[in-house]
Amino acid sequence: MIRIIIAEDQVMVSGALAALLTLEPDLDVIALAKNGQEALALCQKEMPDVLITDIEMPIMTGLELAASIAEQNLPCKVIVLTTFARAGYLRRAMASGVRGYMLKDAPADTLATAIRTVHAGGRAIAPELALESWSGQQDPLSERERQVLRLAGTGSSSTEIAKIMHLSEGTIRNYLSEAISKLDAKNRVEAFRLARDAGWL
Amino acid sequence: MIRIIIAEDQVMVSGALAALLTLEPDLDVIALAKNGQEALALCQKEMPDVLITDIEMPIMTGLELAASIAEQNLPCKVIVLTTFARAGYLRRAMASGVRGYMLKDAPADTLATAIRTVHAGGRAIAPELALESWSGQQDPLSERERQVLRLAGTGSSSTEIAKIMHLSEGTIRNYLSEAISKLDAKNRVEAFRLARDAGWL
DNA sequence: TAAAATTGATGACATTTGTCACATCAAATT
DNA sequence: AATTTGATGTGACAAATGTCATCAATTTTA
Repeated sequence: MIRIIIAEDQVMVSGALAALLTLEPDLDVIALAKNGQEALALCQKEMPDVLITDIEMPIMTGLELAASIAEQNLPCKVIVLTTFARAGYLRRAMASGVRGYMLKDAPADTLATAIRTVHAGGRAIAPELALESWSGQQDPLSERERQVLRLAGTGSSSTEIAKIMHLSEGTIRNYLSEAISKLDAKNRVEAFRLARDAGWL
Repeated sequence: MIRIIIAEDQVMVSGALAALLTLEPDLDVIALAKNGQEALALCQKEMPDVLITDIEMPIMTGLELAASIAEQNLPCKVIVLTTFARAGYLRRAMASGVRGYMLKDAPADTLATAIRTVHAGGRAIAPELALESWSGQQDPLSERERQVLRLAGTGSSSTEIAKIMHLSEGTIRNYLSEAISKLDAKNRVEAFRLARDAGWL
């Protein structure tokens, strides 16, 4: 029996996935977690064979979770299961030694297959990503530019961002200008959208 | 047997939900659809007892689907199943005669219960929405303001929006200013975010 | 240690954005 | 026919945004 933990903040979805996997005679879902923190604790305690994790979760994201698991040398194999085919996400996931990256767009039966593949030591990357993943450009943003863009994306003005980050307004404008230029955007709004969609925020 | 169709663009999720519901002896998932258009055709042909539908789907949204079903007087009962607890979404769903509005945050077993409730003629509204739903304010935006905000949200400048909508730039600025004022926002970015989060876009 | 890169700041400037008062025109209402 | 209403446009103005050259202090690197 392959022992599995699922990390997914939408309980209805994790419950449904558990039902799906439990139909397979060789798979056993032993626990569900609602965020990365819960999942990490469960992985330490239960030592599952495979962890299926979403990315966008509160408190601790799936990418942070994957990084922690790699850092602590936990033996469990990680499969990311997400809505987003973002090159930046895949890149970070691979950097954390993740063994699979599947999309929620994929047919339901591919998940069980991916689990078996990964448990047997293989990799399972969604085909639409396997190709373009390394071709897409690297994240060109500095950490400061990322922070500024994130705040700009919520509607904060340059002055407000400056207060929050304890920097001068001119500096914020400089960072934003740099980010806009690097991303080849027209303004802060487009820059934010491009960076978010690439998985860089 | 209660005959069910599921409309959900993330195939992995619809497949998992089908597995979940099939565990119940009195429920029968007879078809899956990837968008509102497919679901509408299937409902016309198969005449299910209950339709479970997501909202945000390509081609035709779940809200448009619910409206079509009401308009054509199809007998099937509709349950919306979505990530978003947005007052505007619930309001529009109820206006289309939807019988249930559930969140993907809810425990997995509540879905089967909701289906039975609705099939028996009752209603199933997520408790966190049942209260605040009608207290939240109405959508204050005009159709023009909505269009302008949508475009502004993608990063288009006033000039570009003007070209797209075949209006003068000044008029666009006026609409945007009105929208910002109505939503009590600081600027177009915040206005967009507020309107989107309320389910008005 | 000297040179180079990094981080943050400033000032000047053009452009875009947000606000407001008012104008125009057509359609709907009285 | 006269009035009202709604949708759109204009002009003026202040504020915010985006760009750029340049500077100072630190840190990193050679």
